Amino acid sequence: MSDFMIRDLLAGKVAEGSQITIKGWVRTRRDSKAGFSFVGVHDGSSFDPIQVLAENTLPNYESEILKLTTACAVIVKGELVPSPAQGQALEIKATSVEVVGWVEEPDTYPMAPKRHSMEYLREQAHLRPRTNIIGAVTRVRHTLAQAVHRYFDQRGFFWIHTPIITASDAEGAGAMFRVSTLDLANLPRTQSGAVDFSQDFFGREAHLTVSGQLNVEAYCLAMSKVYTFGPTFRAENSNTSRHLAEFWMIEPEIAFADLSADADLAEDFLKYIFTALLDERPDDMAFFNKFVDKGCIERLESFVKSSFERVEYTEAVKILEAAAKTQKFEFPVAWGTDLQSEHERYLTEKHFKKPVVVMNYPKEIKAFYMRLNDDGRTVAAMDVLAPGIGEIIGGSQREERLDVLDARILEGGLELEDYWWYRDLRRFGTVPHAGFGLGFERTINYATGIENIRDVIPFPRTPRNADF
RNA sequence: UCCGGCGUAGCUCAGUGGUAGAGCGAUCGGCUGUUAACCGAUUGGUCGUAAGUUCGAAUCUUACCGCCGGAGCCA
Repeated sequence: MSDFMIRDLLAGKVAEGSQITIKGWVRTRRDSKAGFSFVGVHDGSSFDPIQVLAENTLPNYESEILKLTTACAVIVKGELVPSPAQGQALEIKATSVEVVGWVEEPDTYPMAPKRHSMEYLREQAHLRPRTNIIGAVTRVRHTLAQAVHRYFDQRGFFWIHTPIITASDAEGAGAMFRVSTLDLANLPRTQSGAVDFSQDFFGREAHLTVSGQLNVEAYCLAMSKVYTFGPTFRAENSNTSRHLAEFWMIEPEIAFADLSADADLAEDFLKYIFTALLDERPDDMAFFNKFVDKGCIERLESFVKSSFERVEYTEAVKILEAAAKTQKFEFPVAWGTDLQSEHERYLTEKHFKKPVVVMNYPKEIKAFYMRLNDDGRTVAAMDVLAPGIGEIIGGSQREERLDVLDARILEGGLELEDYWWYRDLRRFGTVPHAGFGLGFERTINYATGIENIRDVIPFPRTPRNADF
């Protein structure tokens, strides 16, 4: 008698008639006065639970089985048999049902077998993985993460564990969380009265990273093809369905590459991970397609079949200016300003009706490290826009010329010394290189149709919320 | 951070100045090779917190706390 995951039983990987053991939690119990009960048992390995037939000849039928409620932990031994009724091909005819853990006070167990609001489930973050929807999200998140690593590994990329703590106080992208061991109630001061960070743990100010990009560039210029995939922290006071204070980001970086190669990589990468998801999680995707977002499977299938449209920013502005004559935009369109989400949605949903890569933006609205184009007014930046969500990837070719990089740093009012090692990369064997950033949670939102980013990460951290 | 909305039973909500309600859940019973079953009964509340107006406040006022949506920032 061997242990099996319910997934393997339902997939037909175990012969009918086999003696088996399963370990899991009760989802539902239905009793028949004919002298038996049906117990749905779930172990997280698949969307569907397996049905256990428990007859009143079992010694603990009256004393325990008839008292099982949702979430009781059980070990079931029995025979895998064909089911005589509709609804499932196989079931387990139990020879023993051992109750490992009971549910105290079933009337107040927070996860009733009914539909709960997503807001309520967030308040029960420790119990919500037991629900159909969060269980499905969990498997999808895992499958996408595995697909990310497999894609890069098979193409010779190295996964670089860039630091979580950074002593660089000049990463640029938004507010940062401070990392310190100083006693907040008794801060050391310098003679001028400022906080004396030389006495802090790192001997200087330190923060949680907002991006692994600058660090990963160093490894790119040695290992050729690299990526980061890890947590990222932003201390912005953002209260939206698309922002987290702690989220996971994927940032590939490739050497001897220009913006076009970067866009090629983004397109191939996204199609790969979404194809893997459709292939490997059909049951979970069917659930999302039925109960969460009726178009999500078709949207993904269409996404992986499309060839991405590529358009210059300048050209995109012309398209939008022409469209503005017949289409009302809340915000005006003009060369030199960033595209609003309504503009991005128009391009990808109405005009091209497919994923779009917008390339070469005005330098004033983009970061200092993006490569200055020959026209002197644009940089080699790109955004990948997808129907139904808008921006899903932001990337660029990096400025590899030291003199141009220095000028851009100074233009931005930044200090050269703060970027000394980043600048070194341009002094010693510099090459054209490029990369992009993909928000992992936003990718899951897009794939599943779940609207709120707090529902696709196990324990969300947002302003005023770090419970659990 | 700004704008808007919402806090009533375990959950989802109704109740807009006069005895606190429904559905679901849970519990008990009935029925059924059942499928988030079905039928009946039972259970269930400091109406977010504090102060105020009033003969009387879930309901009106003020403050605070929390949550949701949109905007900005971005991934």
